[in-house]
Amino acid sequence: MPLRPTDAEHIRHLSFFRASTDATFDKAIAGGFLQKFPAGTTLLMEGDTVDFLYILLEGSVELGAGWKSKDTTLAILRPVSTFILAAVVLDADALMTAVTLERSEILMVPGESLRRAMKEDAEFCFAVSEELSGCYRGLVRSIKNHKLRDSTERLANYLLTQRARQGGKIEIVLPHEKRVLASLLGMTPENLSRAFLKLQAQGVTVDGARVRLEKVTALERLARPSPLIDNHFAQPRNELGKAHTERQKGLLDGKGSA
Amino acid sequence: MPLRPTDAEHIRHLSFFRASTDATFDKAIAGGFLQKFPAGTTLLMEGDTVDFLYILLEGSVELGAGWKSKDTTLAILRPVSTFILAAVVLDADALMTAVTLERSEILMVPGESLRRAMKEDAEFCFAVSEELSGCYRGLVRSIKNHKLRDSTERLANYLLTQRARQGGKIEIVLPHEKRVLASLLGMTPENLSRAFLKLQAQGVTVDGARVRLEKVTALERLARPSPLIDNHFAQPRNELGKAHTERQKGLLDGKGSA
DNA sequence: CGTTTAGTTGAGCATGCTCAACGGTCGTGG
DNA sequence: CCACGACCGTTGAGCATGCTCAACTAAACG
Repeated sequence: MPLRPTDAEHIRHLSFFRASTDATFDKAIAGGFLQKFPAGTTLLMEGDTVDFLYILLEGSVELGAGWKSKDTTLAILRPVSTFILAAVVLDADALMTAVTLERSEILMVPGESLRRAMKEDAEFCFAVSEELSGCYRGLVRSIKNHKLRDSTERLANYLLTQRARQGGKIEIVLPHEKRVLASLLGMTPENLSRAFLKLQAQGVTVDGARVRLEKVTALERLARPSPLIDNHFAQPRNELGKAHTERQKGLLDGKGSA
Repeated sequence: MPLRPTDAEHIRHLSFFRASTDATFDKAIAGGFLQKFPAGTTLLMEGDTVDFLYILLEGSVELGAGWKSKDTTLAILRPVSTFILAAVVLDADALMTAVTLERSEILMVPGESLRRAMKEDAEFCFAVSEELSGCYRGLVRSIKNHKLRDSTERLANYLLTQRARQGGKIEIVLPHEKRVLASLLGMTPENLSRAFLKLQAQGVTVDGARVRLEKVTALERLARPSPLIDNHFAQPRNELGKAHTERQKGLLDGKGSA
């Protein structure tokens, strides 16, 4: 569908469009459209030429990559996230495959429109640069998480991140299937099970998708969350509260762009 | 030193300054200066506030990070590379520590100057976005390299990348100490030794820093280099030959920015 | 009901790490 | 000039983390 004005107004307040002028906004999304995809749809394969910037508005999307019959998950996105921004800016091929995990609603913006708007409006271009920088730092965090922590530590920190995001309650709900979570955390489903068992000593009990964290301090002592890796610490916001704009999310369950 | 005009003219042609106007260039590097550092100097620790964009002109710099008494190398930079660009754009704290590996010459540009120039000149801002996008994609490649390949495969691909960069000769020279190389490839020095031994079957012989690749096809069969991971494939350049600008380097021995 | 799929549990294995010892090289200082 | 020490690189032995493969359970779905 060719993007109704009401949708446009909604999108207007998302991501790096917030700060743009009406004229730039119209230019940037010229030719854009909203589309719904069922679960399991491959939006883009690594190596494909990228014609659109994708903005996930509903559902969830997995970014992954493969080599020699191996596959790995690089990120899982939830709304509102852009993806493959970097490839769009460079007009280059995708480095990651994007697949919907659930029925998803996605705004597709022609790369050419976005690049033109960037080149004509420095304010807007700077906002896109901020978005790109946030994506970059999300990746750096993700690498540090994987190279410096073992699988149990990654799970512990993931649980604490979810806790912070879900309001600090004693019980959290896992937002993904455990197999997907395992892949996101860089382990096999078998090892995720075993990691949960190990965390029983830190007061973690599991019942399906519901996880209770009874001894948060013990869990934190093992997890040692750090603002230089995890992204669930209080975000500095400027006076207007319009986020300065590194994202709330980090990359583990965060955002990406190829 | 406060950046002599001759140096400025030299820098003028580097990185994302190439396409900028004189006025923007002057604005961007206002207050910048050139500085030399001995080997082993810590330029920046993770968590520090970032006041300058760094541009490496001579020498080499390691970007690393630590957690709970573990440390890891994220990238090794060679000239000409920017680093911590993303932190500068967001005016945020550094996520990585930067240390000189050799005596190095580095241009330091005040973040405020750079940001102001970006906000006033859309062309320039777009060029910085392209740089950021290249950094981002370098990181994606690095993650894929680490998650999809074992240590021997990473070494094999590293050797092929060096071969391509050094002109395809039968003998290449390792540009770093083996301990540094090991860290870059995500393994211990001990395992790097053993990985070299394994590659003897593929015609790889080592004599100090000099490595001979006698059976390149056998090595390639094991390494299976891919344009979606490695960055040593022919770069598409536009008619003007002015690189479209994803970098020649990739991130393994490439570029980064926090 | 049978079938399928997610999740768990166990056994064995592989990759990579730690720790220790040793050889070689280089730079310093006697 | 030589002796010593520091450090890089290599090699070996043992260990740990995480993976594979297989069996089994439970819930979902036709």
